[in-house]
Amino acid sequence: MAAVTMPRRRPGRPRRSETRDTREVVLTAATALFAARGFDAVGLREVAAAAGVDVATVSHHTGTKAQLYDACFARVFAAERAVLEAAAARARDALDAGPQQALRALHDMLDVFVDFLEARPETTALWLRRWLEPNRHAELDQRYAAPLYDLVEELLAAVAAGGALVEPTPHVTVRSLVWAVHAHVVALASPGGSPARERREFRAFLRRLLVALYGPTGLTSGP
Amino acid sequence: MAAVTMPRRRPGRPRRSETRDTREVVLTAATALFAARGFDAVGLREVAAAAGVDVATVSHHTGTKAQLYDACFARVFAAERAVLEAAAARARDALDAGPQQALRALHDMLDVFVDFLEARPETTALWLRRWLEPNRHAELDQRYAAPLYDLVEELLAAVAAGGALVEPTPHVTVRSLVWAVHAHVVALASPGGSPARERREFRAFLRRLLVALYGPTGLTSGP
DNA sequence: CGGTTAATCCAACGTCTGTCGGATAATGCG
DNA sequence: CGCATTATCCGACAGACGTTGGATTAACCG
Repeated sequence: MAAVTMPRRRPGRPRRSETRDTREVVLTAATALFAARGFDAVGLREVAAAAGVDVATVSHHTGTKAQLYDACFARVFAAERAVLEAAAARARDALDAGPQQALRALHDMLDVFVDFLEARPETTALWLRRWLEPNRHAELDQRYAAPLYDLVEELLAAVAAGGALVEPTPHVTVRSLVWAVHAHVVALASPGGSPARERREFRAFLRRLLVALYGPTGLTSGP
Repeated sequence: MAAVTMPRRRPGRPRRSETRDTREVVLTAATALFAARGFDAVGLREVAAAAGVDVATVSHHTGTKAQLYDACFARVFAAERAVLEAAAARARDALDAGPQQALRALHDMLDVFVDFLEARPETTALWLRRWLEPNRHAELDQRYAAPLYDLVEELLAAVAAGGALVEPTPHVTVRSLVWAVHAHVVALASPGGSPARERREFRAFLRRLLVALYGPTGLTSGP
C-alpha cells in the first residue's frame, strides 16, 4: 500500500515540538484513499496502515469515521478557498484599473483555480463524490459552490458594466465552466496521454471559451 | 425503502411467459441504489429488499456483486448508446442537406443527449462514479466516452467543412460540453429550485455556447 | 524523584458483509 | 401420474467492519 508512513513513533507522550504531527499524516493518507475509492470502500485499518499507525490511533486523533471524512473534506476545501479568495481579492483590486485589466484578472483567477486542482486532484475527487450524494448535494452547493459562483458572477458583472463583456453571466455558465475544469483534472489523472500538452490545450480552450461567450475584448490572443 | 417491489412471487418454476422478469426488477432496483450511493455503500440484502426478493435470489440471477454492478452499468449505457446512435444516424443523413440542416441536426442530437440524461439520471451517477476510479478511468474512456466524442467531432468537422462552423473542434471542447450536461443533471436532481426553469435555461445556454464557439450561422435564435 | 498527562498499540466486542449449500415448491414434459 | 428443471427462500459460514477498554510507554512538571 506504499504508505506515506510516519517513521513509526514509539508510544509515550510526544515532545512538545512534534505534537499534532500524527494527525496530519493520518489526514493526508485518509484524504488520498477517500479521494481514490470513496468513503465506504476505505477501511479504517487501511487508513491506519497507510499512515503507519494502528487503527486505535486513528480513532484517537480523528474520532469516528464520519468525522475523519469531514475533517479531510474541510481541510482540502479550506486550502482551496484560501487560494481562490486571494485571487479574488486581486481581481477586485484590478476592477478600478479599468475593464481590460479586470478581465485579465479574471483570466488569472481561472488559472489559479485550474492550477490548484491540477496540483491537488483529491479536491476534485472528494468534491464530485459528495456532489453525487442526493441529500447532501444542496448543503454542499450552499456551503462551497454558491459563494464561488457568486464571486465569479460578481466579477463578471463588474467587468460587463465596464463595457468589456457583452452580457451578465447566469449561474449555469459559471457552473459549466467549473465542471469543465473538474473533467480536465480527472482526465489528467488518468495514465497515458500527454499531460503537458493536455494542460496547455485546456488553458487555451478556457481562454477561447471566455472570449467566445463574452465577446471580443482585445484580450483574445496571448502566449 | 419504498421498494419497486415485485408482487412477491412464490417459489417454484415460473410460467414460461414470466421468465426473465425477476432479473429486470433486481437490475432496476440495484441500478437506482448504486447510482444513489455507490458500489460499496449498497448491500446485497438491501438490493434484495428493494426488489422484494431474498438475497439468494439476487445472487441466483446476477451472480456475484461485481457482476451485478457490471450488469447495471452495461444495461444503462446500452440504452444511452442506442438513443445516441439513432440521433447520430439522423444527423449523418442531414449532412447531405447542407451545412445549415446539418447544424440543426447537431443541435437536435445535443437535445437528445440532454433529454436522455434528464430522464435517466442514474446514467450520470453511474458514469461519474466509475469515472473517478483511477484505474478504470482509461478503460471507461476508451469503451464509452471516446466513441461518443469521436462521433460529435466527426459531425462538427463535417459541418465545418460545409462552411457553417468557424473551425474544427478539439476533444476538450466536446468533453467540456458533455460534462456541463452531467453537472446540469446532478443539479437538477437536487431538491429545491425550479426544475422547469433550469431545464429551459440550460438548453438556451447550450445553444448560446455552440453559437459562441462556432460562430454566427443564422441558427442563433430558436423557438 | 514521583505523579500526571498523552500517545500509541493490542485485543476483543458485536454487527454486518458477500457467498453458498440445501430444502421447498411449482411448472414443463413425457 | 412421475421425473427433471427451475425459482425461490432459509440458514449458516468466515471474514471484515467500526468502535472501545485497558495496558504500555514516554514526556512533562513540580
